[in-house]
Amino acid sequence: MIATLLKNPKPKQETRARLIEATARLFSLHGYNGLTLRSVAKEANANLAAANYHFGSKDALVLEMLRERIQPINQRRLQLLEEEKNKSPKQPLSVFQIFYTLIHPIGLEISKSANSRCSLAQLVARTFTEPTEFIERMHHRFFSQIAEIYHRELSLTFPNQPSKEIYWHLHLAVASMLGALAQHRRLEDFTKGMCKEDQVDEMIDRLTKFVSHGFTQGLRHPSPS
Amino acid sequence: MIATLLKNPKPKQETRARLIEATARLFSLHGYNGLTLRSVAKEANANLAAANYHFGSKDALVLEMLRERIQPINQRRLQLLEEEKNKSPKQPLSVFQIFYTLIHPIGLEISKSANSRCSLAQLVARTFTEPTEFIERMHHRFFSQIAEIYHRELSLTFPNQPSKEIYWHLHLAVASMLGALAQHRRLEDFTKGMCKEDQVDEMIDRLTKFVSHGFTQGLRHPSPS
DNA sequence: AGTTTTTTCAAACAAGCGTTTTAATTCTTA
DNA sequence: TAAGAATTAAAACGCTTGTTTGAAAAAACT
Repeated sequence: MIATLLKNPKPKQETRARLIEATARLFSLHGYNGLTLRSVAKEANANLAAANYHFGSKDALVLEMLRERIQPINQRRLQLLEEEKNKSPKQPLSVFQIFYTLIHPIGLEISKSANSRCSLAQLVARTFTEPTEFIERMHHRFFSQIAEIYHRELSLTFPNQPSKEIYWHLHLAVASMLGALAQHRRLEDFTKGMCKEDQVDEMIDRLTKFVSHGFTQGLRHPSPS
Repeated sequence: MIATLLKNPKPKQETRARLIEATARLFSLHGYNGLTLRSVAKEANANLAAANYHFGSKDALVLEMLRERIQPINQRRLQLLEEEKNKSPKQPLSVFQIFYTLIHPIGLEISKSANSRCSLAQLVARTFTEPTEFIERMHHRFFSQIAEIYHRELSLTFPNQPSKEIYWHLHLAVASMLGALAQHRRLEDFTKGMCKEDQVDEMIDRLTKFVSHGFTQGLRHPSPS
């Protein structure tokens, strides 16, 4: 036990994992073009060649990092969705419940990282304004499926709304969520310190309400719900 | 007349102006780090040294481009705000009126550029996820003033709301607007073609309603309005 | 133990970056 | 038309980028 500690002066973690972590942090901060393998290597206490050895190329490294970070969020979303449906089976979910399961898993990630500038939320938001081709393909892979699931769920809650109407507002809701998460770090500045950046729970609650109301009230075909 | 045409085989436009235009397009597409002076020179049919000659440095070029593009939008906003206030003086504006003046000027820009990927909206959205230091300073210069103006206007409409409450929801509204504008180009893909990307008027109308309702309904202290 | 596979490391590669320099060209003005 | 200023052009500058290489070190296995 002590022997292994002595043999590993660096906090031992697989180099591969450290590379992924450093990539996530630096990608959040500087985007794809601002991320260099040299900065990743330094941040991860690894050799410059390590990234190419473990992943083959810079693109492959970033892609793997995105996969490892985004998929757990989507799984958590689906899990929450199932939980909410089990609470009150047979009747459709409320808009608030639906958007809560969408927003909460990624919103929580902000408080997990000490600096919200390199939170997962910032990272995801960044992928939406980085139209690098291979990132766009990644998006299609990761998000088109879950978008369908939420569209179906919202259709159950608003049975009288045409599909197009649901799509339009789901698009706006998702865009709002990403915009708000990406700009969360500006909150304190923007409000001259009146609203604190570290009140993540409050942010999640307000954002969920904001999006739910925007979604519901904006619909053009009034619904019984 | 014919002589000047023959003397200028290239469509004559000041090199400086062509550089600005190329910078705007490439910045929208690839962000600050993805924009190179060589790509700008090629796009503008200019020499590599032209950018440094006219602006001094890459930073100065980008800053000047942002200034030239963003300020007219903010001026248009204030102009619209005055127009609305003149329509019905003495009584405060509606939330919808207020957000219309905020969203319409920049939303319109999407339809002006053939490709929404390099629209001004995409450009502005990009500046919000590019935490390059000098871009952050630019933001503070350009947006803190207009944020105050809208905060004041909303306070008139919701006189019972504490300042903090207004700030919180204005922040969410702005974030939603930017997120939606930045991701507008994904609309058609996202909805499997059900909603068309070129229906900009519809987008502006829906977004304004979405934001207005989110803002109003989310407020915690019910208002007479 | 010795052998083989896996992982690290330092050094170098060509290509691309912002910027500078110097000369050629164009435009302006007298 | 000639002189002077403003602009364009081509080449080179140091520097950083992603990637490759070959040897050293560590780990795993028989």
